Amino acid sequence: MSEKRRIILHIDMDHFFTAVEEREHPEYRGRPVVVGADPKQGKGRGVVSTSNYEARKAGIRSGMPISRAWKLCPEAVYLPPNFSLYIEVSLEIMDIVRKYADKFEQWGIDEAFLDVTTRVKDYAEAEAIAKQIKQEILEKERLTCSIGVGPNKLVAKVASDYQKPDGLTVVKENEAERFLAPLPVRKLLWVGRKTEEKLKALGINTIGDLARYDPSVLSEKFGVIGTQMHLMARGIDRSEVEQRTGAKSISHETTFEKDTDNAEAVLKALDALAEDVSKEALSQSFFFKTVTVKVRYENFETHTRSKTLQFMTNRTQDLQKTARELLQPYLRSERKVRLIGVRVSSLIKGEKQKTLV
DNA sequence: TCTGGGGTCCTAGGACCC
DNA sequence: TCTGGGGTCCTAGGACCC
Repeated sequence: MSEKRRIILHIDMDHFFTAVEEREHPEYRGRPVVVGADPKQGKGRGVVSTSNYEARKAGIRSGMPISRAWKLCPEAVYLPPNFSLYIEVSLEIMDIVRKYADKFEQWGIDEAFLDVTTRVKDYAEAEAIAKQIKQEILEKERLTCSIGVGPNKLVAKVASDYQKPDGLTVVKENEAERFLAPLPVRKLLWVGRKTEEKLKALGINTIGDLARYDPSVLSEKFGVIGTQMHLMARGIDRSEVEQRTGAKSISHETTFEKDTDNAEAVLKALDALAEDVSKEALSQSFFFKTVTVKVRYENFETHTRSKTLQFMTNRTQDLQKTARELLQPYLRSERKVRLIGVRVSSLIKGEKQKTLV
């Protein structure tokens, strides 16, 4: 069974949130810019969403506690995320990008995969398309991106990350394994912090190490993921570029300014989250059946509890009542709560009562 | 360093039905 | 008294992505 040759592009906007902010506020240019939680003079809770390259020079990274970012660079411009603006810009970019391919898959707010197999005869033509995309995004949106071109999604994704910002990296099928081999395993898709640690314990540091490792041991230790990782390490990935279908869940969560043992206040916040979630479901014409609440205590211990209702609903009262019931056993006077969340799933699109089953 | 908020997918055990 | 297999749904937790 021979695989059909494919050519895939992965497009990744450069430090998207801060790039949009710099575009809207030219006075920030040349200065370190950080989008994320309010640093509150180093006492803030929460993390960095995005930092621009000037802020990265100071050591600031995505996911870093905002308090630490403040210590590293108090003179940076700190901004709260303006999601409605980023979504607006994202929609425009995706409209530009999707024209260049038959198969298009958005990945998060600022990334996309394109299958251009039917549109090009070789990698040189694919590279030309990538340049055209970069040019059009720059002209219309005044933003730069980095693009990876490869024989599958995995290689394209790793390639887009290889040269940043404003990069373009082409990796042909017969170069894939050699391209990947020297890179740390963490660069592979689906290899996060935990998996990286486990691999390190086996003496596997680079993707090349992983490719040479006995696949039967990997499958024994990691199950399906192990087999998958070994294939990826050799540059093999058969997953298709496919348009995402509708959402599978809707959720909101919030971290309290200060950990609290005030059950009254927690339940009030829960009601507000439930209201937001049900309103959002309603606005997207979704009914839901499964309700999940999440609680995180001050020591970061996190629990979820869920209940599937006997009926589909989109009513705020149903969600609030169920969420309260689910959360109740976790509200204990001796435990302070850091975060609570509400999620609905088992979603069905519908407009009227008749869709309730 | 002290850890956000929005998601998806996978696993494993148990209930329940045929 | 001890004992099936397959399928589906539900629940809780965990890893990963941006």
